Order: sequence, then C-alpha cells, then structure tokens
Amino acid sequence: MVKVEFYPMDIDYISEENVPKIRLFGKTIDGKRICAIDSKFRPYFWVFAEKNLEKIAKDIKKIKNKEYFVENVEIFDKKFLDVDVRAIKVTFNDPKGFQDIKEKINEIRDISKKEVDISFTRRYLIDKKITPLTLYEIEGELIKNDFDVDYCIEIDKIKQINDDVIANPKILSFDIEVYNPRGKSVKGEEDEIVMIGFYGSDDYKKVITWKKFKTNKKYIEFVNSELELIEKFIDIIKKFKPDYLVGYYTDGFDLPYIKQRASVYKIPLDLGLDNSIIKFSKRRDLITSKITGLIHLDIFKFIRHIVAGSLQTNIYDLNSVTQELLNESKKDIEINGLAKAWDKGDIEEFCEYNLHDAVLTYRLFTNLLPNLEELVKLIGQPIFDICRMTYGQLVEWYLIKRAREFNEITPNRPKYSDIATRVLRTYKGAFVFEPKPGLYENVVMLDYKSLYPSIIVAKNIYLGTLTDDKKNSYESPLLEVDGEERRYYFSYKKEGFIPIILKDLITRRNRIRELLKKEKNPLLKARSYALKTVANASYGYLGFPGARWYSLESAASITAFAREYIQKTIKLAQDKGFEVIYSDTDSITIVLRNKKKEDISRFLKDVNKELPSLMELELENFYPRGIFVSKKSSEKGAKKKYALIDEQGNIKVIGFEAIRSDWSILARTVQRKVLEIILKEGDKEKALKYVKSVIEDIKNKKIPMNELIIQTQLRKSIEEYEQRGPHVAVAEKMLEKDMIVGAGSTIRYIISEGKEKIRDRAKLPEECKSYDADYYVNNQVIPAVSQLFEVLGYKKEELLESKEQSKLGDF
DNA sequence: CCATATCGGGG
DNA sequence: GTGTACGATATGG
Repeated sequence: MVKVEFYPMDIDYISEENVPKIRLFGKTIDGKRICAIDSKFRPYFWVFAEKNLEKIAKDIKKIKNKEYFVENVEIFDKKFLDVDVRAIKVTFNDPKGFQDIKEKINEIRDISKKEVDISFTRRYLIDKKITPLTLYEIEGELIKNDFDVDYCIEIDKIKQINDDVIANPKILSFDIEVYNPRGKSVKGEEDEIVMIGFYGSDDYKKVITWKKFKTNKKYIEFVNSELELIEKFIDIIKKFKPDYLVGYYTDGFDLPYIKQRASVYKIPLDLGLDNSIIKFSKRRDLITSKITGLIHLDIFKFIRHIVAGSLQTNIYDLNSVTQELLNESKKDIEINGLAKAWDKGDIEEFCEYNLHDAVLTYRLFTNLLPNLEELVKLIGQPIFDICRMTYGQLVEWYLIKRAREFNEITPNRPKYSDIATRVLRTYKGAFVFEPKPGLYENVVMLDYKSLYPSIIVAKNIYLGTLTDDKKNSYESPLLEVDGEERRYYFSYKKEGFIPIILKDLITRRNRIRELLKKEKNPLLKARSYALKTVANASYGYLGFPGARWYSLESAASITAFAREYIQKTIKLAQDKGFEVIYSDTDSITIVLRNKKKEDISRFLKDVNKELPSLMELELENFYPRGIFVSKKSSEKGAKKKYALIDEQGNIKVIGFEAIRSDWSILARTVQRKVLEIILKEGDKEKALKYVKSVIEDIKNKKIPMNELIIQTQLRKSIEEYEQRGPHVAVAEKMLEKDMIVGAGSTIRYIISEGKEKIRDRAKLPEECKSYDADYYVNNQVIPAVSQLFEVLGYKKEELLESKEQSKLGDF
C-alpha cells in the first residue's frame, strides 16, 4: 500500500474484460508522472415511471444483453426541476454496453430514462467530487505497466488535500510550417512539413528543419528528411514531458497535418502516455486532437469561444489576438514566399518566424492559463475539455455538477427534433434605445452589473419555480412570446435551483471584487473572471435551444424585466435633466452637456436605493468623444454599433463587423483611418477629404494592385459548383492555364473594367492591367464607411462628388 | 425576396 | 463518444 499526493490533470477510461477502469493521469507534488486507476466505479442512469416503480425495477434488474448486464437497481428520492420524484438508479457493468442495455430497457413501456447522455469520465469526476488540477491524496497498490509514467497505482482511497493548482507546470508550445507552392491551400498528400518550432518552459527553444544552411542560431537543428523531422517531433515531446502541449489551431491544422504526413512514412504518432496514438474526433468540420494522458490544448478554441467576447478584434488569427492581448506581433514576413525560399535553401528568416509563432502561442497560453485553471476549478471538468467548451457548455457542466449537490437529476439533452421546434419559438429581446446617430463629446456610459443574472436571482426565475399561482409569486411585465401577449409567474415560496446557484456566483464574485479593490491579486482576478463568465452566460443558456435547462418562459421573462428596469432608469435620468443618447440591454449612454461627473454619482446613488436584491447600476466609463451609428431599421434586433475614445486615448470599436479577409486591403484601411480621424481629431471635414482623396486615387488608377486583391477560397472542386461566383470563374481560367487549383485553393482576383457580369470581369492579379474603379468605390470603399458618414451628416452622394464640385480644394 | 455557398483558424 | 450541436454574411437567381 502506498500513499501519494498528486494533481489529476487528465482522465479517460478503458474497458478490460468488461470492467471499466477510470484512469487519472497527473503529476505528483515532486514532479513525477503518475497514472491512478480506479476500477470500482460503474456506469448508471436513472429511470422514471408513473407507476409500478418496484415492478419495473425488478424487470430492469434482469436485463442482460451479450456480455452486458444490469448490476444493480435501487430506488431513490430525488428531485427533477425542483419537484420531488422517486427514481430507479440503474447501474450496469460496462459503459461500452450502454447501447445494448438501452435496447432492452426500451422494451419496457411507460418509462423515461435520465442522465443517459453524461459521459462516464465526466460523471466520475462529478460523483467523486474530483476537481482536476487540484491536489489529492491517494492510497493504493502500485501496479506494473508499460506506460510512459513513473508509477501506476490502483486507487483504494482518494481525497482532496486542497484546491491549489500545480505550481509551475511544464509547458511546450509548437508550430509547423509547410511547403506552400500554391499559397494557403497546402495539400497533406504532397506538401511536406519543412520545419517545426518549439518554445517551452525555462526558455526552451528549438526549430527542426531538413534543409541545411549556415547559421549561428543555436536553436536551429538539422535533420535529413521529413521522416526524421517527424520522428524528432515525437522524440522532443517524449523527452520534454510537458504538462501542457499547446498550439494555435493545432486541433484543426498542425496535428492532423503531422498525422497525415506521418502516415506517408507509416510512423505511428504514439505520443499517448499509454503508448496509444493521437486520436482525432470530428464534429462537422471541427476537429479535436487528443493524446492520452498528455494534455494538448488548442488555445485558439478557448479564444474563439470564450475570450472573443471581451476582445475588440473580430479576427482571431494569431497576429490579431497577440496584438490585442500581449501587444506583440507576428514576424513581418511574407509566408507565401516560403516555398521559393525553401527551394533556394534560404530559410533562416522562416525559422525565426516559426520559433516566434511558438513563442507567441506560449505567452498567450501562460497569460490565459490562470483563467482556464479557475474555470476548471469552478466547473470541475478537465482542462482539455474546458479549453474547448463554448459558453453554453461551461454553464451546462457547471449546472450538472451543482445539480448533484442539490439531489437534482439532470434533464436530458434535447433531441434534434426538440431543438428544431425550439428554434422556431420566438420572444422579445432587449430594449434598445436607438442612438441618435452622431458624433458626441463628453459621453458617459452607465451599466447594470450582471443585469440578467441579477434579475434571475431577484425574481426567482427558473423552470422549476414557474407557476400558475398568481398569488405567491413574482409577476413578469407584460411580454410577448410567439407573437402573443402574456405574463409569467415565478413562485417566491422557495428559491429555485438556478437562482440559488446564480446568487452564489454573484455574491462570491462581489466578495472577490471587494478584495481586489484592496489588493491586486492575479489569482483572485482569474477567479472573478471565471465566476463572471459562467454567471453572464446563464441567461443566454436558458434561451439556447440546445440547452438541457432550456426555458423560453424564463428567458422571455428575464428580458421583459430588464426592459422594464432600463426604461425606468432612462426615464429617471431624463427627469433629472440628463440627455440620454443611447441605451442597449443593460447600459445607458448620456451626454454630459452642462452636467458634471458628480451629478452622475448622485444619480447612481438614487437609482441603486430602489433596486431589489443584488441589482446594481454602475459607472462604466467616461469618454471624451464617441460616434454612434444606427443600423438600418430593416435589420432585426438592432445591434450595437459605435466607437468611443476614452480619456487615455484608447479607441473602443463595437459592432463594426468583421471586415473579412475577402475584403480588399483598401477597404479595411479606409475604414480604420476614418474612425481614427473622427475620434482623435473630431474633424469631419478631414475624414471626408480623406475618403474623397482615396476615391479620387481609385478613379485615377493610383491604387497599387495588391491593395485591390479580393481573396476567396474554393470549398469544393470546380465541377461541383452550381452557383458560379467570381472566384469560381477565375479558378476555371486558372485551370485552362494548367495552374493547380482545386478544393481548398485560395483564389485571388481583381475586378477589371467592363460591362459584363462581375464574375466575367474577375481576373487573376497578375493579368489584370486595369481595375474597375466604380466597383472598388461602390462595393468596397463606400460600404466600409458610408454609415460613418451618414452619421456625420453626409449623404453617400457627397462622398462621390468630385473635389471640384464640393470645392474642397487640394488634399 | 429566398436559396445556396462561404468563412473562420492553419500555410 | 453512454455521438449525432456553428453562426453570420454575401452572392446568384
């Protein structure tokens, strides 16, 4: 019998002779790798029945199909959506046999199954109250194994010591570069991996490549072939023994690519600590790459799903994200030139680029790790999963974990058909006070702190508290569901499961925020972040058709209460003489005019006196200047669209949608420049002059061709296209010229002059001598800035007037 | 107007 | 994975 303290980091299970074995991979406090095996946990689910519970339990007990059988049945008093129920707990021998057990169970009539869609490993963590990454003590027997771990223990007892996470995890980030003669569309069947860069803890640096050249860079290491490169890749990871192997979009690109190239040489990517090969799972076109026991984290997923909401950028490539989060950029090098440089053997710069990407990824990861760790501790699922979850999944798994503490049975995931009907149901959303479009000075933004969650708590909103009893309940304002006016009632006799949980999240966060005011503690900051993330996503979750705890009634009531509160607040502000220019959901924007900042403080106090429970209105920020744009009324759910500059000169742009990569550089530059001129200098005329000068340049053909290139990717082979867009037409021309194009190729084109359809005027950049000035003015530049200028009081036509007509003089 | 196609991240 | 879940936007017809 041995005792070990360790941090469980990853979990999976295997079935050996129909006995499931949970495997916790982790690290001991003295840095040894360990695999702890628990063979005592069994899969189970719940069965509900209206009547004859005992009889049904007996029938279930007899179930056996192939080598799978029910081990035990037991009747428990449980709750389902806050209602007391009696339910049969059905325990069976092997999770692999679930389908076979289900087949037999389905023969019994008038029953329903619950918690059938909770994976075995996740259930283990929840039931055993095991929080990954925190310190546990296990007692058990050492067992023999051929795993890549220091020891393997069969668990007898396991208990938590504390909730500290592993102090200095070993991190290794990596990035590959691929031979790219056709640009972005690299083909795994033929295009070799030319280099792999690593950056890790203790300033570990390495770039491996198989083209030799003279260099004094010590981190560059040469091998003889791509085959050796891949072998070296495996070798480095095995020797480094990282706790976290991290990358940027490595789920979707690097690892699947390495796998494909490895299969050419028939090398197994046996990186798993149990010597298993890397596994890929695909959901639609979203890939996940998992290595048993070795935690691979694709930081892009976390950024795209969770961090994105708090970022200014709408583009989530490594460069944009590191610029915003780290204030650092990728190395400025034309990656399209890699193939040529490789052929010449002149690739040192690309090695630097490659390493730098790994460095950036490493830094991004270390920045975000505290947030990930706190989410793991809050939700209780492995960091591998947390890193890839969407908002909805974070909320859901937090609820599932808490449900067990409340003796609540978790509702089933909706079936596809349920989702389809839910999608059709509608309710009214947030109140939007359409901004009076314009450029304003001295703007103040106020907002309700966690408005929706605080309403859920204040009004006890939840599927389980929803009632017909109008007496002992909170009454929603008049609201509209499926086009029909009505009210909903939520009992206040007993606090509901979700309101309790949100109250807990909010009060915990408020306490932490108080502490943070006194002391800047990064750990507390991350904790506050985790609490906020889950709390703020809860309303959206209730209205999300795929949610287990979906409740349209709740979602509709929450927005109705919110509309009422915000409208009252606006009214009050106006009564006190403030000029409200804009309001959306939980915020109010005021122009100070002759009022002072102190008047705002007094107003906040007045409002907060009257608010129930945890609800609170607070100051968001002061802004010296701001521009507000209204979306066209035809667009549903008017969205935020404004830009502000704060007292420190930071520009905050909200809602100017992603200018996608299929826009020209020209359009992107013009929009950015115009916003800058307006906010920093407040000079409409100058902005107008700028755009006119650009339009003039376009008409005089002064714009360099590279700024006009539009890029679109071919998603399937050319023959498959029914609708021939401009890029398809260009691809056909490329084929005629024996150029290599196919699914995945990026087609670059410029729209040339002429009277034909746009697609017939799309030309290859190198063949295009003269571009269609009107197209670029009307389809690129004008759409990028027209709304901004409308706001400033100019019509689209005025942008198009020539300099002479508008008498603006020279620019 | 509806229907269909594409993008994202990666090189 | 005890499978079965993207969401927003542009172009063609």
